Amino acid sequence: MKYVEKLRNSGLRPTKQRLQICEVLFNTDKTFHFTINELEQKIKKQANNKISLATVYNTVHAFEKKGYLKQIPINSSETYFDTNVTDHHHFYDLKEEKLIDLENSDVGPINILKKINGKKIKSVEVLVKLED
Amino acid sequence: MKYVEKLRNSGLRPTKQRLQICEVLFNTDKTFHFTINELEQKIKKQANNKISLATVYNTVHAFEKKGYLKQIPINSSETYFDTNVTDHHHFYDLKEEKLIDLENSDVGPINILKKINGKKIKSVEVLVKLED
DNA sequence: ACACTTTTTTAGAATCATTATAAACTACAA
DNA sequence: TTGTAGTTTATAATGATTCTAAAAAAGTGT
Ligand SMILES: [Mn+2]
Ligand SMILES: [Mn+2]
Ligand SMILES: [Zn+2]
Ligand SMILES: [Zn+2]
Repeated sequence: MKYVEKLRNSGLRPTKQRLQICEVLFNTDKTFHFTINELEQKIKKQANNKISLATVYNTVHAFEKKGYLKQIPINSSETYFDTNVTDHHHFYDLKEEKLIDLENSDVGPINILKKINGKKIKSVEVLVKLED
Repeated sequence: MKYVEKLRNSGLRPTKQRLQICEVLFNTDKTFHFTINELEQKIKKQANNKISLATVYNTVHAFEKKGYLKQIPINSSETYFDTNVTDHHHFYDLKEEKLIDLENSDVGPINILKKINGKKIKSVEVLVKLED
C-alpha cells in the first residue's frame, strides 16, 4: 500500500480503517472539501464497507493534526475539511452551501500590517461569501 | 429610550428584553465580539435580571437579520457575533480563543479576480490565526 | 378602559454534531 | 508467543442550538 509509509512516518499505525480513509481522501488528483458525514457516505460507497463513525472522527482529527487535512473556518452546522492543505482561500456559496477553492493568485498577496505582541501569524485565510 | 425607534423602524416591537439587550450590545463606544453565553452573563450582570436563553437567541438572530450584528465565520464550539457590522477582518488568537479586530487599513484592499457565473460577492472576510 | 389580534417570551423538550467511555481488538516489538 | 500500547467500536454523554406550545405583552381599534 502506498499510504503505509506515510502513516508510519507520522507515528500512526497503518490500520485497515486508516488506509481505507487514505484511499478515499488522497487517492485522487483533485483535492476536495467534505464534512464528516459526506466522508462516511463516500467510504461506505467507495470501499463498500462501514467504518465506525467514531473512527472517522478520530482519523480525520489525527490527519488534521499531522497536517494532511485542514479545517475550513466557516459557520455551518457541520465542520468542513479540505484535502488541499496548501495556503489558499475559499468562496462559499450560501445558497448551495458549497465551498470553491480560490488560488492565491485569484486573491493576490495579503499583507497584514497590524502586529500583536508575542504572537505569530499562523495562517491567513480569506472567505468570500457568494449570493445570487 | 433611544432604541425604541430603532426597533420600531425594523419592525421589531420594543420589548423590555430587546431594549435591555440593546443597552448591553450598543450602548458603548467600543464594538465587541461575543458568544451567546457571554452575552447572557453580561445581561445578568449589567441589567441585574435574567432573560430567557431562548429570547437571547431569538433576539441575536433577529438583530443579525436586520444587520445590527454580524456572525463571524470561525470554527469554535460556540458561534461568535460582532457588534461591529462594518466591513473588517479578524485576528483569532488560538491560545486565548479571542477575536481582535483588523481594520481594512490593516489588511489593504483585497481584489478577488476569480468570478463565478451568476453569483455576486456578498462579503470578503479575512481570518488571521495567531499562535505564540 | 376594553376586546381582539399578533408578536414575543419562556421553560422545557428535542435535535444533532461532536466527544467521551470503556471493552474488544490489533499492530508490533521483544 | 506474549506483552503492551495503540486503535476500533458501539453506545452514552455533552452541549450548543432550535423547537414547542402555552402564557404574557404589545399594538390596534372602539
Ligand atoms: Mn479538529
Ligand atoms: Mn443566525
Ligand atoms: Zn479548499
Ligand atoms: Zn470584529
